[in-house]
Amino acid sequence: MILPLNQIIEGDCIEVLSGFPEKTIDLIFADPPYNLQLQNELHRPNMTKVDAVDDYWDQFGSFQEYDEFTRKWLTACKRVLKPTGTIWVIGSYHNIFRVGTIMQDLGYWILNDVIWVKTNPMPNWLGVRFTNAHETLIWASIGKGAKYTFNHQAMKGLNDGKQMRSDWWLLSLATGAERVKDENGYKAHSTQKPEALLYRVILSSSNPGDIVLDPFFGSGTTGVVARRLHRHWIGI
Amino acid sequence: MILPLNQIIEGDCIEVLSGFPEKTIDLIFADPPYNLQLQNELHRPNMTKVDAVDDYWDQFGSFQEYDEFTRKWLTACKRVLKPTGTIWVIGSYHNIFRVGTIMQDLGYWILNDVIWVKTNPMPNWLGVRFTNAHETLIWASIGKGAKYTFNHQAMKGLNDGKQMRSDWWLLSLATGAERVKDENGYKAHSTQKPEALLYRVILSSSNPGDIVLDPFFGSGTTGVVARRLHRHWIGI
DNA sequence: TATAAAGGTGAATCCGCAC
DNA sequence: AGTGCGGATTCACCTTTAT
Repeated sequence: MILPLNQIIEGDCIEVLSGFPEKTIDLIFADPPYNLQLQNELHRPNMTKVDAVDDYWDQFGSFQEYDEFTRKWLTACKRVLKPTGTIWVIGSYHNIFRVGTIMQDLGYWILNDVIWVKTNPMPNWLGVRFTNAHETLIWASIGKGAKYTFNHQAMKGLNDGKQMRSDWWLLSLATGAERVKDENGYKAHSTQKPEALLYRVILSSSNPGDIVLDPFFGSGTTGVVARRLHRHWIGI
Repeated sequence: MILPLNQIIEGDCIEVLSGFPEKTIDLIFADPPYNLQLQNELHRPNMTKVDAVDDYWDQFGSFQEYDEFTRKWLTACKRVLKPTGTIWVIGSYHNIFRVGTIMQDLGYWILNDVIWVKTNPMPNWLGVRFTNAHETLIWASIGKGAKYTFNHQAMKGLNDGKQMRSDWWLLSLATGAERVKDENGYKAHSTQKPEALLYRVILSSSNPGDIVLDPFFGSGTTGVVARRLHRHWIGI
């Protein structure tokens, strides 16, 4: 099979990936669903809705089901990654601990956990918790001792000449022209990630000409930024 | 058994806790071993050696062994917590995902994950990763729907009158007069936490007169801050 | 005494090749 | 796989010493 570059493939990511040749992808950026029940809807709930739905994990069914789903797609990703490839996964406290544990269990070697600190988060209106002002990204290679790409100098250039830290201060939402809207003017994806986030992800851990895979391709930010940075991309 | 307040109990925390009466603790702050799995010595560019954490208590043979240990002490903690009690656990990417997963599996209900962003972290000398500039805290109640204490106004007071966020910008370590040292002037404990961190933890989620338990009592920061805030404390 | 310069150090999964 | 070595690599804060 020849990889279909720079296009979107419709379908379940686990099935689609099973048709890919192994060891061909340089970089994966994954924004998995928090909730299996809503997985097949057009959009997933944003964090506000998740917090409001206090039956979150009940809807979900069980941790076991989510873990099984997570293990499957992470396994599929590991198969298609090059030996030098790395993967980024983003999540919140609802799911990121389970994702991280499974990644370690599957042999992924965590290189960093990066905190996306939101400069303009949604307040916690009831004042019963701390304002949820961040999301967590895990960056990992396929195993201990594996080589990987890290463009240290490029990252320094984005941080006043000092080495980039694991906390990234970025706007919380894609806004304005960056925001993808449908024909009615409504936002098409409630969990759209800002381009600045993908810019750092792709620039730091891949090189021009590399293949970037997004198994949970939402609004297409990954493709937009990959193209701008002269990387090939595949969205599922 | 009458709880031994405001003192340190020597011994293994799991064993000690088994002797405690159940449902008596208001707040737990736990700083468990991180399972760093450091391989080699690390040197700065000027060839001086970094004094790393290589304490015996941080040695685990496998994830499985670490998980088992974690499940045991978290279970013991859950037994002694009041129905309105909450627990804080701090860790890094080496262990926090496993801790979070096990907490969810045991029925703890995560209220927040809080990021301690360090103002002065140790750099990544070789420039092969992002500077590890934060640690993660998980704050949880004993179960879904459980009542708990959150001093919203007090937290606003520490944040210029605005809602306290889930990212805390604090100094990276206890230094100077705050750092506990032995008679030779050497650091008494390798992982002492700053008082400002414990101040926020204890102030936010307990009330004067409450009992604060630290099952991995190291240098005693928890006791110092608890006393200052007029809480009882127990260190193991 | 005040200011400046120099030195020390921190929970870190920190290289890559040849032999 | 274990060892040796060439070479590229650092941030913020605190303490001590020097001017």
